[in-house]
Amino acid sequence: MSGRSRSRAVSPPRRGAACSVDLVCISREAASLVVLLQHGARRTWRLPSAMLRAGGDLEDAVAALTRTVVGRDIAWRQQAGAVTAGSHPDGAAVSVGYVVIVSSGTAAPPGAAWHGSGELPRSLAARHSAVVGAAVAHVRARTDQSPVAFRLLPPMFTLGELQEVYELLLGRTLHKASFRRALSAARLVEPTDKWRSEGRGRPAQLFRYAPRRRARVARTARFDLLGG
Amino acid sequence: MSGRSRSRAVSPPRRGAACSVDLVCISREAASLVVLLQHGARRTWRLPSAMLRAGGDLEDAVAALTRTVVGRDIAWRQQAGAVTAGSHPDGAAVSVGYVVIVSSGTAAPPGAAWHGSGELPRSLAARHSAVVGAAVAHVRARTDQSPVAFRLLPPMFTLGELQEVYELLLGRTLHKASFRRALSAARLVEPTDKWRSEGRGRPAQLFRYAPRRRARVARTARFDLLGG
DNA sequence: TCAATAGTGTCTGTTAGACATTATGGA
DNA sequence: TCCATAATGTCTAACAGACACTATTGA
Repeated sequence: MSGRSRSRAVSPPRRGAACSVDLVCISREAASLVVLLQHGARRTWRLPSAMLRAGGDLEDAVAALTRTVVGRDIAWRQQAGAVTAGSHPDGAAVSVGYVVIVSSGTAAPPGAAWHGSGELPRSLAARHSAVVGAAVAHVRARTDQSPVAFRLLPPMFTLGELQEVYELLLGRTLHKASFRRALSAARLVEPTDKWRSEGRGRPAQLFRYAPRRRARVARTARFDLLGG
Repeated sequence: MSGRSRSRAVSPPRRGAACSVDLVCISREAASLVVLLQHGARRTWRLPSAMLRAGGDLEDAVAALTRTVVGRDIAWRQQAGAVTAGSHPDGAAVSVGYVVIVSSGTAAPPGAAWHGSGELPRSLAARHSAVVGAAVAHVRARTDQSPVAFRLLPPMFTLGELQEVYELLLGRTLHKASFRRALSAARLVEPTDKWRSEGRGRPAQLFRYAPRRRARVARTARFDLLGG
C-alpha cells in the first residue's frame, strides 16, 4: 500500500508537475458531434484545461475543472489518454485528456463555443486536436458498452432521436425495426405517457432511459472487427 | 529500467515532468495472464518504468523502455491510461501505463519474473497495481478488436490453443464448433502442413495468423453490454 | 384527402449453439 | 482393441434485415 510512502510527498517536485488535464466536453448538434472550445490567447481556440498541482490527483483535478467549465460536476467521465505530441498552450509536457458528455441543447458558457468535432478550428493546437481526436474515438468505440447515447440526449427522447444518435456514433445507418427490436430486448428504455408532435406526421412517443436488465455478456467470440 | 532513478528515494526529481512511463508486459502461462515485474528496492516488486524527460515523448520513452526490458521494441502497444492514485516508487506524480504483449513461453529477463495478473505480490505499490489492473482490463476489453490473442501465442498454434486464449481473455468458455465456424468466416488464420501430437488423442493441425479480410463492421447496434 | 412520419407484423436468409459423427493417434 | 482428442456435418431456435402494412397527425 501507499500509506507509508505518502510521507515521501513532503518534498515532491518543487514546481508543479508539468502535466495538464484537458477537458473534452462532447455534445451533439443536429447530425454532428460537437466539442466545447474556449477562447485562448491571440484569437486562438483551446480546450479547457488545468495544470495538475504537485501531488494532485487527476480525478480531483478534472472534477474541479468540470465544475469551472460547465458549472457542475459530471459523474460520468472517462480518460481518453495521455499525449505528448505537439505543444500545449500552457506548456504542459504531458496532457491527460478526459471526456464528459453534455446533453444536446446545452448552451456554451461565456467565452466558449461548440465546434464540430470534424471541423476543428486551425488555431487549435496540435496537442489539443490530438486530445479531441482521442476523445471522440474513445466515445465512438464505447457506444455499445457505455450509455453514451443516452447522455447525449435529454432525459426524455423519441426512439427516432435515439436511433439518430446511434447512427451518428456508429457512423452508419441502422435498420429501424431491428434497432427497436434489439432495444426492446435489452430493456434499456421505458415509455412515458408523453408524445411529441413535430411537423406533419404522427407524433412520437417519448421514452426515458431506465435500464432494467443487468448487462448481458456476449455469448460468442467476435472476429468482425479484427483482421488484416 | 530503474537503475538511475533508484536514487530518487533520497531526493525526488527536481525539474522535469514528474511523469513516469510504466510498462506492463503481459504474457500467458497455462490458464493465467501473467505480468512481468522487476525486483525493486527493499525486496519489493515493481513494474519496469522510466521517468519521462522534460520535453520527452511518451512513445519514444516507452519504446526505449521496452528495448531495455525485453531486448527489442514491440511494435504493437497500447496506452492503458494515466493514474495518480497511490505513490510511485520513483516519485512520479503521474504514471502513464503502456501494455505490450509477449508471446507465451518467453523467459523473464534477469531481475524480473512473471506474476499471475490475479495474484500480484503485496509488495507491489498501489500505483503499480492500479496500472496493471487498467492494462489487463484494457487488453481484455479489446480482445475482439485487436489481434491480442495471436500475440499471446507463438507463430504456430493449434485451434484448441487459440480457443483457450480467447476463453482466458473473455473469461468464459466458448462453443468449439461455433468458435471455429466464426474463425473460418473471418479468414484470420491459415493452416500449415504441420501437426502436433500431444498425449493420447488425434494430433492437432497447426495454424498461423494470416488475416486475409479487411475488418468487417458490425451491422447492427448492440446493447448487450449496456444496462443496469 | 393527401402527405409525412411513427410504429408494428411477417417473411426469409443467416447464424449461434447443441448434438452427433467421423478421423486419427496413443495406450 | 479401446480411449482420448481433433475436426466436421446436421439440426434447430434465435435473430437480423427487408418489406409491407397500420396508425396518427398536419396541411
